[in-house]
Amino acid sequence: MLSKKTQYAFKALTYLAEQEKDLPVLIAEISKKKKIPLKFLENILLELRKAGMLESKKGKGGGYFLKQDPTKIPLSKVMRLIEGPIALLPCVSLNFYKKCKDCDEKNCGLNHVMIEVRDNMLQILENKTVADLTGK
Amino acid sequence: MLSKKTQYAFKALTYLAEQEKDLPVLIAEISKKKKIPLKFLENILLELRKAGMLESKKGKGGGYFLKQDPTKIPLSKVMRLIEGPIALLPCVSLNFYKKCKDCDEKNCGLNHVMIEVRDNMLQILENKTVADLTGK
DNA sequence: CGTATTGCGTTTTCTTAGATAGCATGATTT
DNA sequence: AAATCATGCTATCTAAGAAAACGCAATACG
Repeated sequence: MLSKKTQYAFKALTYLAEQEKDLPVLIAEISKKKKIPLKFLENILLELRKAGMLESKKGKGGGYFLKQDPTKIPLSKVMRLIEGPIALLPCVSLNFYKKCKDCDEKNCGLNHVMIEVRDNMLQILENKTVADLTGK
Repeated sequence: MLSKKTQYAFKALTYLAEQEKDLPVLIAEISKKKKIPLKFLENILLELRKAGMLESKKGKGGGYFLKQDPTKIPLSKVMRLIEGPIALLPCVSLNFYKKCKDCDEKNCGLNHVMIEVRDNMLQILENKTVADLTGK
């Protein structure tokens, strides 16, 4: 299951993608509309900004807005950033690989199955983008 | 990612499936061979027994052994028992469904994508069984 | 300047994973 | 029946991580 944090990230990005381009939106507005705890959301948006997906503007008329085109942000990117690995096992992760202690991967049935699962998940998550989440 | 507990469950089941049928195996042996903390493994095996996958025998010559044929134990069943939901969101889970507070599922893009992901995962996890994990 | 807004480190709270301990219970052997 | 082997069960501990809240600094704008 995805953590609440990741779920919030998706909701916030969706909301921003539905707004007018380059129009700063208050954290408080997103928080209210999407029922996300304000301070928690603050951290999430900051992470997304640091990763280059969002831009922010301080002061009056400030807020957050998308830096990248929503069609250019695959869901897998958001997941890896906020959630971590997409794969179900470390020994099967492309971006967060960690070797299995006690199994020879070539001969590990579990490894093979989980690679298959991973590939199936990625095939969707790499191709669907934030733009696909909006009601537009 | 799967919890250690679920990973251990898979390893233990795999080990048992590789043994001679109906031959009790000591918890200690599984623990040693698969490098699983003994007492933790005890709990896991107990859960699997209660779920009807394993049988146990006390006393000398006792131990655990498979009750069901490994080809009859889909990986999804183990995951749901030990890990919980397979789906990435509660509002998309078949066995652990929980309604989303603030979204109308019919019009929620995230919901739709995650249903697709779930179905792709299940297509594999429902069809692969413990027997597919063994080196046999 | 003054106000609005994000930036960000810190702290708190809560939950869960993971691991530990100990005694009860049942089966087998002698 | 006694000794021994092995699981059954429950209670508890610790650490880590998720979720959320706090307070103030920094910045931008008018």
